[in-house]
Amino acid sequence: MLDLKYLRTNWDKVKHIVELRGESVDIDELKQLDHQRRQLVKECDTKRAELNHLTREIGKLKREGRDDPKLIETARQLSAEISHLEERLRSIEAKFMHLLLWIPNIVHASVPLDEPKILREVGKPFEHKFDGLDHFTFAEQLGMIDFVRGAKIAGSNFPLYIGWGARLERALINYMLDFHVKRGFKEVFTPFVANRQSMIGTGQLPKLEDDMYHIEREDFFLNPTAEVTVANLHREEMLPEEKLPLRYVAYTACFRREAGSYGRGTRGLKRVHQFNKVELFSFAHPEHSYEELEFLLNEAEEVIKSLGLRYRVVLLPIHELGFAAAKTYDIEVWAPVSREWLEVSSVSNCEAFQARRAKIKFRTKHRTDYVHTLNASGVATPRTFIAILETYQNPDGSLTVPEVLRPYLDGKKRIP
RNA sequence: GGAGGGGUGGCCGAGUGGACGAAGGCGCCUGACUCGAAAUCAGGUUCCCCGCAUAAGCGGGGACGGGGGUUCGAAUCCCUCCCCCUCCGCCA
Repeated sequence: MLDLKYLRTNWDKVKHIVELRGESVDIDELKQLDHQRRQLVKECDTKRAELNHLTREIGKLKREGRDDPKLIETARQLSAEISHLEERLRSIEAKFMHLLLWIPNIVHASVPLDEPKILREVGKPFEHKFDGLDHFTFAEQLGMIDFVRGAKIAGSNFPLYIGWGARLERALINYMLDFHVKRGFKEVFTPFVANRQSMIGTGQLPKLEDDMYHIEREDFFLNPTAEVTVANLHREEMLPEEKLPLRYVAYTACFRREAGSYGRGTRGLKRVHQFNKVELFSFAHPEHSYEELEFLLNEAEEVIKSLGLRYRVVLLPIHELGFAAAKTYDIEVWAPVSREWLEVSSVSNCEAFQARRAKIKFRTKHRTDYVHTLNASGVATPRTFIAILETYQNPDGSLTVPEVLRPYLDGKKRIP
């Protein structure tokens, strides 16, 4: 949610940004509703003040044991009038909020307007001296992932990790959690569902309703990213200023319907309905949130680097930003067999956009203000898994275990 | 799922229809005392919205779990939903 004061003085700018980000919100209607709303608030407040006077007068008389039917009748009428005004105000406010929730965040000045900007490539260009197998074929051959049985249990694109596949997946999760915990992040293990209010708080709703799994009876949504559950951990709270930045790391399973994305290029682990992710999240002071963004980016890069994978960092252009983000870096790892870059991490500063929706504030001596929220995958496992299989496979059909994962796999150097 | 009890400010806790400030305590801030601190004393200490001034501020309105209602007037009465506790039932 945007700052209303900013919105009121920047209608045209907001209109432009909404367009650039590919959203369609009727800004003119919003502007009109805001005007009507404020007019009505003024009117209601004035009449309420009047009624408060009358009410106090009546109370005073009552205490003296007296009565004034005329005064009460006047108050009765005024009260009825206010009821009508407030009813109108409520309906206008509802419309106003409804529209407001569809406005994406404003963007940071450094965000490109046209093309993604590749900031750096890290790690040597890597080629196998033999004909490598793509991750799908290799994983099935080693019995690590059973896509057919996964589909039997749930549906297509619900991968079933099995044997060494399951162990490697768990090793990855545990390794990354430990990595970030050692570097000062507080670990949380959150619910894998969240309610409607939480989803509005981080900006998944209203826009992404169709992209999430919904549990109708309880009106829960399956967690699409721990960004949601961790951000809402402090919803409607006042955080002490000296505690910022508050850094969390969370493992969650993530669920996405991926509506409309079936077809080519979705074989294997590239695009799945359920996946694992270790997420970093920061509640930061507004004055230091862009330093925090760089910090989180570095944190995610370090974990990928430690796995010995080649990657690049991309600064996303305006039209590729997520709804709540003001600035986003993507990290993509190199898959040497399929010869492509795969996104494994998204590092974003949402500034006060989510904090405003979710009412997450901090207190200083003289005022209160919204925190800035930042999230970074640290990182998502499926495509990391792909990169590992494609990078570390050997001509004899075995897989070399990346060194940092060996302690999590009984010290094993090769699979099987 | 059933029965009962509860949800009040940063925290504890009083308050069952009317008094400008929701008592009191704790914590915190400022000042006095002190070489300094503790103790003591005095004062201050919620958030949101609208408007004016925008450096602090001032005026008005609203908020006692959320929403709705009764009433001239609701923390207090009614309806509804959520959450916590106790007991019972069911169940992994």
